[in-house]
Amino acid sequence: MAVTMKDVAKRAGVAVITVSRVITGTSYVHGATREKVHAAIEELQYVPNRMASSLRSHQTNTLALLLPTITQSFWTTIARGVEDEAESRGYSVFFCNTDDDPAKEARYIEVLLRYQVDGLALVPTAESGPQLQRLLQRQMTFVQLHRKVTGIEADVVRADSYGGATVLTRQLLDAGLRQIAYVGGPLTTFTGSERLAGYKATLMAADVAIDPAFIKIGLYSQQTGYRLVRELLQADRRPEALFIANAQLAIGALHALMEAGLRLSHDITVASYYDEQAREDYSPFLTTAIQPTYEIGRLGIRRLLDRIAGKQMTVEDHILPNRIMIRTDGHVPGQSAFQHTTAL
Amino acid sequence: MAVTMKDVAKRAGVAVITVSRVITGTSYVHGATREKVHAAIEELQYVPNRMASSLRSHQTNTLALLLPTITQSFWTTIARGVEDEAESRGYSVFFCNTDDDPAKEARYIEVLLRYQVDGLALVPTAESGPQLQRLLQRQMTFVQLHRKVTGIEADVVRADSYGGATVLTRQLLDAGLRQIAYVGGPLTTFTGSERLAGYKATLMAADVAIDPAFIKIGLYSQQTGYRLVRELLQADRRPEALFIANAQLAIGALHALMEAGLRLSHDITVASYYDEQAREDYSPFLTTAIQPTYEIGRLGIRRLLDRIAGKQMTVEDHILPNRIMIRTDGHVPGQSAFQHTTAL
DNA sequence: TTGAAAGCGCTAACAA
DNA sequence: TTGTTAGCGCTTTCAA
Repeated sequence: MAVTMKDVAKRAGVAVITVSRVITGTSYVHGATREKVHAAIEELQYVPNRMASSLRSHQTNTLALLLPTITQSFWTTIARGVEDEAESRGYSVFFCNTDDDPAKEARYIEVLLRYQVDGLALVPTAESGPQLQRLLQRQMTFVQLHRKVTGIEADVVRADSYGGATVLTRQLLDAGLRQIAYVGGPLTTFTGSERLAGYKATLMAADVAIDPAFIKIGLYSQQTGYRLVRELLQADRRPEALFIANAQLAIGALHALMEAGLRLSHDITVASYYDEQAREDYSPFLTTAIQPTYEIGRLGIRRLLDRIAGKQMTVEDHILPNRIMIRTDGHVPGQSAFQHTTAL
Repeated sequence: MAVTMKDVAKRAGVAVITVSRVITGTSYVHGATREKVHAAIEELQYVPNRMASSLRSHQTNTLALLLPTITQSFWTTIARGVEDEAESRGYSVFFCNTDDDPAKEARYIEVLLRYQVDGLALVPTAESGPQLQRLLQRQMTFVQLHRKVTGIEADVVRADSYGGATVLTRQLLDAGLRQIAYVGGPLTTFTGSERLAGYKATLMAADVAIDPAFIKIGLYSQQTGYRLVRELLQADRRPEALFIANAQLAIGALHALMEAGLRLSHDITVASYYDEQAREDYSPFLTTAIQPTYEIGRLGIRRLLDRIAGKQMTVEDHILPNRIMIRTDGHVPGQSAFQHTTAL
């Protein structure tokens, strides 16, 4: 069997509890005693058993993150923020892909409860209400990231979708453009409805009529972006600008524009939501909004751990601003934007 | 305090061990008794405590995956394969970002040992030898993914870098091209050296001279790809084709080519390693090699869990073939490749 | 500053 | 088919 605290205690000539105190630092131990214990640990290559300590102390130093999928950089950057913050505070994290499937989410939550995780961060689906209620009943500490389920009394950390849409739309207006089409996600999604609302409100505030033919909605995917932009280009009246409300849609849109031989910022101007990676990537748009995904993860876990640590705080809905990148190279198409973007 | 097995047992009017047997299914329990226990579990909303059962049974049903970073789709797709396979077999996974830093890797391994994980899958760094030796000493089951540390007696699952480079280079030769430049990663990396070797061997086999000026090496990054391809284009003799050995390099290379106004498959032909996501993305290259990242994760965990389950097997170095995509649209540049690629 | 005793919630081993 | 007993490895509680 593996080396236990008892073995260390015997070797160091002290009681088991003394070894425990040296390891956890919960109470003072005489310098010389501490030395002896450390020496014994080293000699025996002792590794403390967290199952045992957790069972006794009711604390696992473990968190879980449930998100739609770990294969898209958007979610993954949130995950990275979560991990970095958790690690810096001595917590380990279980990552779980829900695929936006409430049943899968429920199964994971059951498993995670068994593992006695100290807290949970999750990107809920539209049907997560009952699960979250269950967590509240069990007094499990948790935080919602990126999306919120209405009526759930728990922290939310997310980006300002409405505000981001406002800024992007205004940039196009300021560039003198009026025929601005919208390409965005389903209105059943939080971001889909908020971004469309921001787009509409900005146009209205500028006394620009909203043309239903210029509003294209579809699932968040490259294929959809490709299809919707083709539809816009094949219509009788072509827009002179596009507001694309999602990075996946934007990639598909780019293909459609390239295929049509249109030069960006020349034949057509695009403002778009884009990915965190756009920072190191080439962003071909006039204006780009990047969501603070990493910060969503970090701040979410910071609040979660503060709560776990017993800090008193009110339930809050944190809305973080987007990072807005504006091209300053005078709209010259075909030129690298590596050095030509600036933050707003 | 939380509901325990004892509470369930009392409510159901049976012994604690009977409840345990119902939950774990380790031995037969009479139908009626089982019913009573299930009813009690339901009434009390009982959730078993894994800390307790793991402490007693010496099994946590937990694995860990250590990889360089979770923010790049290459690693992330491995992670997804790992998760799917683990989940399907009732295991949960800790994901850890090592940032290719051996010290960070060592810290994580220490933590994971404390958590009594049943097994470990990792992408080792070049300096992971001592850590892996330590794992072997402790008899911790583990598997190396994507990279291998020589002299470590443990399973490896990886892609065929040499073979992939061979196929891509041969495609360019078959297209009648001879001036083929190589853009790849450091020779200190496993993939860097193997892919260059594959490129060289293929040229030699075709009696094409290897021109040192056509071999460009740098770190795996978009910036490097951009810089190296610019260097190639600005030289006196321009290559007529490029073999790009990594997806990051390829993205940077594309920017350099666009900036120079070169049309792919027309002014210059490119064969490249690319990402898993290229399947749903647009791949602009004549030939694209995609590593079986998801399968690396799945197979790795399959072997790991088989070992944990006590299955006898020899230590193996699994080398999986790459997926090769070839454009069949007659090299027409500017046209969408959505429907124009085929698998080899 | 150190220790003894008890027990966290569960399952292995043995028994009936 | 069900139960009793012991104990996994640690920390809490109380005591010195």
